[in-house]
Amino acid sequence: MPRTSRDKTTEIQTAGETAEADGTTAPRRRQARGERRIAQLLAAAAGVFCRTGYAAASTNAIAREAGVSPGTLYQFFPNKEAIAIELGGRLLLHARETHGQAFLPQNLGLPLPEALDAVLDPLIAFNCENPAFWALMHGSGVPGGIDKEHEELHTNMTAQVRSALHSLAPEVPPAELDHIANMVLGIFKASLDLILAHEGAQRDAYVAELKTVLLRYLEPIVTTTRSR
Amino acid sequence: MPRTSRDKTTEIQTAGETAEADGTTAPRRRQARGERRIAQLLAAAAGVFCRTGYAAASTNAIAREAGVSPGTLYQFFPNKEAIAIELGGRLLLHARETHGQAFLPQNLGLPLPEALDAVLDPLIAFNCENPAFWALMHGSGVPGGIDKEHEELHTNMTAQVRSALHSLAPEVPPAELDHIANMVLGIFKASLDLILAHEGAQRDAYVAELKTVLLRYLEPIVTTTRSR
Amino acid sequence: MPRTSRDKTTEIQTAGETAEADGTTAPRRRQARGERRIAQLLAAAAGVFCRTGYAAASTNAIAREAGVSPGTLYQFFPNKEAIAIELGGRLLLHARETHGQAFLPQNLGLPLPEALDAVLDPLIAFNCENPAFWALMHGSGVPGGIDKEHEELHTNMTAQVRSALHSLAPEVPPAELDHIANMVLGIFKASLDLILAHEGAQRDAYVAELKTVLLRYLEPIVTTTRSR
Amino acid sequence: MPRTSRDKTTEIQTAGETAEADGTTAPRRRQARGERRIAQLLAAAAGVFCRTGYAAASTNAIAREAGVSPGTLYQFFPNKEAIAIELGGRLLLHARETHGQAFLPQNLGLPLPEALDAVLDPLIAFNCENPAFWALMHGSGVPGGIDKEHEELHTNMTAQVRSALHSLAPEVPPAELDHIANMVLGIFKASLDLILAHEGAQRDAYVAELKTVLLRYLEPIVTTTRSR
DNA sequence: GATGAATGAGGATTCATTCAT
DNA sequence: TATGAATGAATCCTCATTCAT
Repeated sequence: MPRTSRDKTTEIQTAGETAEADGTTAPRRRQARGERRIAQLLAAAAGVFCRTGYAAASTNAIAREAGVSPGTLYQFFPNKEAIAIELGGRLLLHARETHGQAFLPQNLGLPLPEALDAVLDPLIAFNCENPAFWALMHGSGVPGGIDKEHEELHTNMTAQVRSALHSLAPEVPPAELDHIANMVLGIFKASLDLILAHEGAQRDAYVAELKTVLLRYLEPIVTTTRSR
Repeated sequence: MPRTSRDKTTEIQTAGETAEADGTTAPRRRQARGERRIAQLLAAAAGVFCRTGYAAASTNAIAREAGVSPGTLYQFFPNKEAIAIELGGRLLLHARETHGQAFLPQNLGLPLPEALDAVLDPLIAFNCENPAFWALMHGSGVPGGIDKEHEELHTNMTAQVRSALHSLAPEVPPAELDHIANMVLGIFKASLDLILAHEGAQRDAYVAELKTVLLRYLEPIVTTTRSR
Repeated sequence: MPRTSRDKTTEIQTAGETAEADGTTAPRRRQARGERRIAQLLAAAAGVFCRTGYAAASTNAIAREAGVSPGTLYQFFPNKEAIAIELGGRLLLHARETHGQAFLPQNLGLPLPEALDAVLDPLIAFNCENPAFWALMHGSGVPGGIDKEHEELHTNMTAQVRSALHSLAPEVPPAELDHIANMVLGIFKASLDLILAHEGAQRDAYVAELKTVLLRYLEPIVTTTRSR
Repeated sequence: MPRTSRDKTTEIQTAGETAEADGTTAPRRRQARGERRIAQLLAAAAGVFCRTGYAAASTNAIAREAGVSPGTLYQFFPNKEAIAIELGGRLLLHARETHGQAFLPQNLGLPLPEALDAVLDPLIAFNCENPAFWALMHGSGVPGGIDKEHEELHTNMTAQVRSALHSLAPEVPPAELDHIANMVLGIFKASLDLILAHEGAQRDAYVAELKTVLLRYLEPIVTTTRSR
């Protein structure tokens, strides 16, 4: 990992708020092309991350997969990490857009088993369709020593889970809520590993098992609260 | 002629049983220093694996940490993988020796909550004391594409869990047992991440949470069976 | 993750025929500098191979001689062997282009002494001017255990010699022809060693000696045949 | 090739002239053991050189093959080259002892064809039985840039060939004699490659071919002289 | 003498990143 | 902008040689 230069901003200018009321079309064109390039690169990155994992993915490989030169890649991303961050961010967005209903209030109002179905099914579906998301969540394998990007993603997800739990069981004290949210997320991730590693009936079985685990884990917490 | 010998055994000669009643051929007994060095190197490897994960760990870093030259490392280990294998093996041995009682039959005969305590506590303690073990179990971050060594460890652990589950719930059909064992192991791993990432009360809380999850998950399975 | 990609093609993309009437996909045409670098690197390789032989030549030394960084070398050649292959190939091409007349039919129609002159002189001249060619033909010093590249070259040359011999002495049975061709090539190689190792009059003397040897060796074979 | 230290004497004390008139047996014992070790090591070296060539042979491999430690090897040989030198020297000695009759005057008095048989047959036989000798004569593949050892061997052999030629054709001027001797040796080496690379009938064919070449090459030289 | 551990420069190769065009 | 060449430190690993025991 040479030339790591960890001192850069590692952030992408989310392109789009630079030339709003600009009469000429040229800039917009350029942005359009840029967006396309970025999408292209991110798609390539998704593929490579999936196949090799984040750490082993090489920027050159990503550029090659995207059909551009390494120089071009670095025109849009200051470094490897930034690619992961952006990709993770977009996937998260995509997740929310497409299946974001997962954590919708109406889902959380259902009885727990149905709520779990409503929440988990789209999440699982999303992850099956976007395995890159998953590859990113794994990070370098060392819990704690992960790159910023994963932390961000992780923080985001935890927050969402916690908020969902909070609406299910509003009385649980915040500290405990943290623990539970983390556990739930951990269980979800562990199960997702198994789910993604299998297919067909096996996969379904693991999905069912995940739901069982969560149901049994959360039922007492939720029920208690609700019965009040 | 570098990079030619693809045929290495990747195994360490555990040397030590060579000098019985052998008068003529030179015995291989110069292990005093060697054994120490190996231990030293493995300790260093443990540290580095912990900090950076297996994939990112460099043999030079391990040698440096051990205070020896890279050549010395390669006098004892044919390659990076062999270090991990040996380290994993020793940790496993250590695990079995010191806390191996985890899966002892008498433990499995206890009521589930006590059984979980009896099984999990030593395992958790061991992992807290030997975090390297954990780093190794994580592999390269690519589920499925891990090196042999991790697969071996994983297979071993799964087998142990399954056999324990089998003794707790003998009636569960094998296929389901597989799923449950994998889930349990996954949950354990996910929780261990959290446990190792925290300290003091937080850590204890996660330990408790893990037990809660497993208790609630397994109780119906075990109870059903036992009540028969 | 080193030492993983054992599957490389070890071949250089001779790039150049990509930019016909292709409007959309980016053409591979940035070869100006690249082509020059390749030539530079090959020249450097030629020098190093000559001085140290193929086996002992180090890629770093080649890069240094070419005045570039090792990374640059690997931008154009996937590995050491590829350099030798490309160099050998180019030299062979050069050999055929410039002095390929060696084995021209009209030469073979001459009386043997003149034929030998016509065939050998350009070959010798070429080898004196391109001693790298020679260094490559020597391989690793282990007869039989040489890399593909050398085998290819050797096979090519043997075939050419045999075919020339066949046209000179069509009646010699194939098996014998093989032996003779191999002997001739061997004698040629042995003499070339001596020729290249000397200069001026000494060199000329060895050239003459080579011709004498071949003349006396082949005369009976050829004469017999021709007199028919 | 690190630590080459080309400044050492690179010569072995031919052990034996240190303790002649010494009353105690201990020194002689030690010498005996030493000799055995040296023989052992040289035998191992012969094997390794044959299999891998001189350049690629590692001293560690030789020590291992000899069943001793690298340190022991260096107790008898100051460096790798010295091993080759000693081995070559001994083989040469052996060659002379066992089949040294090759260049015996009475052989050289025979008519050329018989003389060639008398000279070449034992030489070929010797080389077939001691392929290591051959491996050593090949050197690093770069004519001229060879190590001392090979030069020595080569010089020795050339001298012998020249002297034989001189007795066959005493009138040839020294300069020419040099050329002829070198050519003869070159032809012999080239043929030996072919001979060693084949077996059975093929091998015999190449032996015959070698004799043909030399006969035709030398006959005019020798005859001319003799007829005087 | 013998052993085997120790050394460390060097070898091939990779890869994140920069730069000239 | 895009390109592809350029960089060079870092990676894993080898091997001639030395050293403590």
